[in-house]
Amino acid sequence: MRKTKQRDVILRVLSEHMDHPGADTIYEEVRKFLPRISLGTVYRNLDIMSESGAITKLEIGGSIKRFDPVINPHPHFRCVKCGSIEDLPFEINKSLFSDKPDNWDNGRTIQNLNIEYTGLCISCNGNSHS
Amino acid sequence: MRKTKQRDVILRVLSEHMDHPGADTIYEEVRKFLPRISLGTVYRNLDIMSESGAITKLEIGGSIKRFDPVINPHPHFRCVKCGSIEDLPFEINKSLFSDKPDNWDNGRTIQNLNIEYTGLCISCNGNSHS
DNA sequence: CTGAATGCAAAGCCTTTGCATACGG
DNA sequence: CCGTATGCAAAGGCTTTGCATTCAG
Repeated sequence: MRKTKQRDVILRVLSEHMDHPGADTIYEEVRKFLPRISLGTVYRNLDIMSESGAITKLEIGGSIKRFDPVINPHPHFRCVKCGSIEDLPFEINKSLFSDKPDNWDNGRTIQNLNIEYTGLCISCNGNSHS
Repeated sequence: MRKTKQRDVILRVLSEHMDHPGADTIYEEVRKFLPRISLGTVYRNLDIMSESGAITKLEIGGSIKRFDPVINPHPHFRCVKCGSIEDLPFEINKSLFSDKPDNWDNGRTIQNLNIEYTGLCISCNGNSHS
């Protein structure tokens, strides 16, 4: 993986975002520093970096792909109205399941557990008229 | 909500699918019974029925919208390679979180909790060459 | 040098929508 | 009858890709 200024800036911009932006948001921000960068480059680098483990591609509901500079898996809250994503400020219990058959995962490879609450965020909750 | 034969067949086809199909899969199956149905009608009815609560629109990762005839919320397993979805054969513990601030949900409306495991399903696990 | 990365634009995939027509209640 | 639902096709949003060019090592 070659070091390029595009990749650097994309990573830096993402790192400053705690709101799990999509590619287009990152693109707009990166353009302030690299006006000639293309959307394709942003998509390509987000893919490459998430595959190398440098960043996380969120596996949650919603219609766009979102990225997170935080690698450590953690639960999210998604507003069904405005689409905003928040980190949940608490941890998941280790013993998540009951009545789990011991052999269910035989033959499967379990990689990840994604936890997502949905509902209305604070600002959408207060703006039923909009 | 008017009763139409398109809606009936879509619901019937979905009810026979436990693999959480997308709109195009449902469309192909429904066409066997209603050859002149359009994809748009399938999408429209899936939306209408999920909003009325007759079926569930899955809120999980992946690039297509998937539907479930089972209304009761339950955890899923998604294969990152082939995209197949399985129901998990066990329940979620009631006390899911620890260190949860009591007032976190103040101002928010919590509607749903989505739980999704990801990994490799049985057939993809055994076919690393494909 | 040489292959990986980029910019640009076109294509792709899935989903939604406008509009005239058909049909359920 | 009236208004919802349909079929059709076009448009839309987001993402990926082909290709010539540039650039990092």
